[in-house]
Amino acid sequence: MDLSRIERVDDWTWTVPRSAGESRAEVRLFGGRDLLAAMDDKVLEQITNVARLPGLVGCAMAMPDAHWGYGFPIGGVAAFDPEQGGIISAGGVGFDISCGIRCLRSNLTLEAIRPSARALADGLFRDIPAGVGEQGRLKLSPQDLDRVLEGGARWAVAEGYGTEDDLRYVEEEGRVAGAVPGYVSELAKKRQRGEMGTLGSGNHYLEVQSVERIFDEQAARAFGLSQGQVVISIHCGSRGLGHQIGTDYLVSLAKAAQRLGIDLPERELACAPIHSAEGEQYLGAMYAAINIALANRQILAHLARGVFERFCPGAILETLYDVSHNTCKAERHRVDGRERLLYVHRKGATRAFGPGHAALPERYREAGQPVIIGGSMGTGSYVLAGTRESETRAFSSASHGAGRAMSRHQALKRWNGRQVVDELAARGILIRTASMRGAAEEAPGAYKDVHEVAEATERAGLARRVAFLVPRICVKG
DNA sequence: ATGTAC
Repeated sequence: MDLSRIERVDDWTWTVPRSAGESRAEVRLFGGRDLLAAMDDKVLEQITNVARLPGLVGCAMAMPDAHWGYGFPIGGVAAFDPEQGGIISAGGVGFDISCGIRCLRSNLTLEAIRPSARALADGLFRDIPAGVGEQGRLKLSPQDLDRVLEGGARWAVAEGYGTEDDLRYVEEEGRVAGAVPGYVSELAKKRQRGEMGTLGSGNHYLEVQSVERIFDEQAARAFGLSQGQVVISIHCGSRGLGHQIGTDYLVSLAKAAQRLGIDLPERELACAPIHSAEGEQYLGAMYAAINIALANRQILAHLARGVFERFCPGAILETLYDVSHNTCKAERHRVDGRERLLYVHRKGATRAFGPGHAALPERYREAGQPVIIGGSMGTGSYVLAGTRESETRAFSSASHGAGRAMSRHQALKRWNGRQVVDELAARGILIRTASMRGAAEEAPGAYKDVHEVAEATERAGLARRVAFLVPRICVKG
């Protein structure tokens, strides 16, 4: 990005000056000079367009890991007030609705799993269905699928996948309210019936990691993390169902925008007022997809436990937290001294509630919400904690990952999948994947520097670093 | 992200 196009607010915050007569909300870009300099110009264009949407409250924001996306940038955050014509946009949520990360802490050390690492990698790859269109062992009837759409991870636990204790540490305690199965198309439901408990493809993964460094001892204690400990992270979303809902509602929301005379800055920003038939329908379907994703990660956590029990007898895997990063949620936020109900779009951005927030489980009430920045398969991931400052700066939002630095197409031209896997193996990182093409697209070099993103996230006041995790085994879609 | 593309 050409830095002359943006204006520095402070060392970690930037804005885009409005040209004469330009009517839009302000924008904020978070990150250090180097991250911004390397960021795609498209992010600037896209977030400026978002700032023109009706009913936007505060600023349209791009997180430090932002990159080009459909309509909204990935790493985009925008809040809308339904009482001021605020809108809901499918492009502001993303196609993979409620894509997110489930993080499990174990009672194992890296040393303890070393002898069985290969067997563990093979076992996980065998038991965790991964890849495009891959089906799981569950085949749900239409009636059962409707129960998942409404019940989320709570449904999964009731079916024997995991424990009540897991639910305490899942956003929304495992089930978001407001899901309306009737607003989900039959095609979307049909696509999902065989896909529960599957990982999918692209940047989705199941990783066995170890705690490499602790930044904040007190928060790490609250999160149950310590140096050398084995942690399992599962990154995936709502599979075919979420994608189909996105596809269905792009059409419906575009028609609504036209019918209601909403001046769209760009076709990809199709949206409808939150208080409109189409807006309410999309919300009902999107909440249902959130429940599907929460249930999916709950089942995958259960499958991972099964593999660990077999290869590491006595292993205990407890849910640290499950956080989504493609959602729009109704939340109460203080704006100019007044509490308002806002619909916060977080696309490639995580919710990051600070200490004391009522939605946090007792265990984390003092430390703040666990925030997970998932890294590439060769570098590592961060666990952070939400801050009070983030509430005023970004409606309690933070980064979600390293963020792509290069398109999939560019990565394919530059790397060979087999070579990427072999090089990682030489560094002691075991990759198991259904797609060598995928491995090339996901080459660590195709991502931004996760350390830079995590540091910028902290310096911008969005969340503070707690622990750094390095990958040991990675099952890729 | 995606039964990867109208």
